[in-house]
Amino acid sequence: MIKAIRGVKDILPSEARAWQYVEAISRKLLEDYGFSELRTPIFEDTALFIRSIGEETDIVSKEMYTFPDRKGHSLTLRPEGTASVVRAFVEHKLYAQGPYQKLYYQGPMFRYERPQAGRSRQFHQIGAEVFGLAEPDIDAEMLILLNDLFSKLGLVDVNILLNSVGCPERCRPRYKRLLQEFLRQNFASLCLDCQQRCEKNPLRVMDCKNESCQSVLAQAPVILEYLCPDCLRHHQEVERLLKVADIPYRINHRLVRGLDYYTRTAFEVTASGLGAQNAIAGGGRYDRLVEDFGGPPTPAIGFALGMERVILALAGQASMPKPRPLIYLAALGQAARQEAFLLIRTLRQKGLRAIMNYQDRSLKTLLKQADQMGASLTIILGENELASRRLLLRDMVRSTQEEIALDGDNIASLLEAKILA
RNA sequence: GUGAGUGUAGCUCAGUUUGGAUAGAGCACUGGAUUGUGGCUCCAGUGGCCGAGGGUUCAAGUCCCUCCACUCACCCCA
Repeated sequence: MIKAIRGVKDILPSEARAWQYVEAISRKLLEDYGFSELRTPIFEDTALFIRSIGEETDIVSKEMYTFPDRKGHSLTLRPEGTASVVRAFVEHKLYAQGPYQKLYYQGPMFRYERPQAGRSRQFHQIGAEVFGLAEPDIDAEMLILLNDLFSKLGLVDVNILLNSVGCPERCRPRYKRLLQEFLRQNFASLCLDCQQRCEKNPLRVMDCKNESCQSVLAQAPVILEYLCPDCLRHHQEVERLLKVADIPYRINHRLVRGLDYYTRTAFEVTASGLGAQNAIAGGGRYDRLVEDFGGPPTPAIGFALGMERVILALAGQASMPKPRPLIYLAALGQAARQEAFLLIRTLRQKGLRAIMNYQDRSLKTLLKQADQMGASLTIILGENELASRRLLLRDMVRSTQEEIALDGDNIASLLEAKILA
């Protein structure tokens, strides 16, 4: 038997409703906040991801689905969305379209990782990016948007974590050196991984789960105390606006993000009940990336949320909207089926959700099928009904039924009324 | 890439410790009790390369080896 390949999943009909729900609510809210959708290809020139995400990052060094096409060009299935959006923004000169741009995207991403709870090789993100605004107001707005989204979805138990990673021009290098200095002094207490990180990427020590490393970090210098005046002012203003908007958040000094391009504001949203991977959204500011890709200097900020994780966190929490009531048309015998075949078309044209039997079965079986299919109303059309041009309308919940005239338009409006009742 | 756990019916799982005859249960499915009235109840039935391959043995679901898959965790991220 051929099976779906490792780390990818079918979204079965029983799960698809939750997906549609999250997608619909997100889309609506993003549009309300003035975002427009941008759809980019799911594969790109490999160089795009290497240059934007960073050569040394885990994503680029070991997680990308990279392959040569038939002419030998190196292509990569996108591991995240921001790179493509930036590429499209520059390529189509969207910066010339207005004072600023608000874009969102949605779709599958690919990373070659060992699957575990809340992590798969193909996963789905909804992301939003704003180009052309350096003001802290938009940073705060992005967090407010996330807060609104999760509360609209009915997700309780979410935490917004906030930090600043400074700027690559001034504060970050300085802080990095300080941290490195500190880590070296405590080198012996660090785990093997972190001893290596200490040289390669000291910031990464921050989110090590090793107890010993964490206790060392408790004494480590805090980046917020070493921000340059501009970055500090920016950060303080973001905080002030969040407080004014009454958005609950927590400063997390350990929050450093795994992609190289972030500047200043970095954030993450976590939820409970997800296993070890508890981040449902993450993002931050990336003020240099557009310029790096040949666009004009353009400040930008964005986030992405993980569909699978949001849905996982939502399981049992939110009240999904119920599907529209289903009508089952049970026809007994060849002649009745013929009649039903035409009648059901009328019902559908009137906008009703209806199915029928295509096989000759006993009424008992048909009612059972109606029940299994979740019908709330069943229309019974047999030889007797056909002869008298009437049919039976059975309420599957109350187990009551009545006789009505066999007339498509009439039936449709009657059903409509019943469903609304 | 590393570590741990699990693979038996469509699903959830017994049976593996200590090898032994036609491999079980619940749920689901099909039929009947009930001629054209679903859910509840009762009765009957269908359904298994016991993850794959190799080995030990008179005998393997059970013991040994190899591989594969799934799950969780690490690394890291959404």
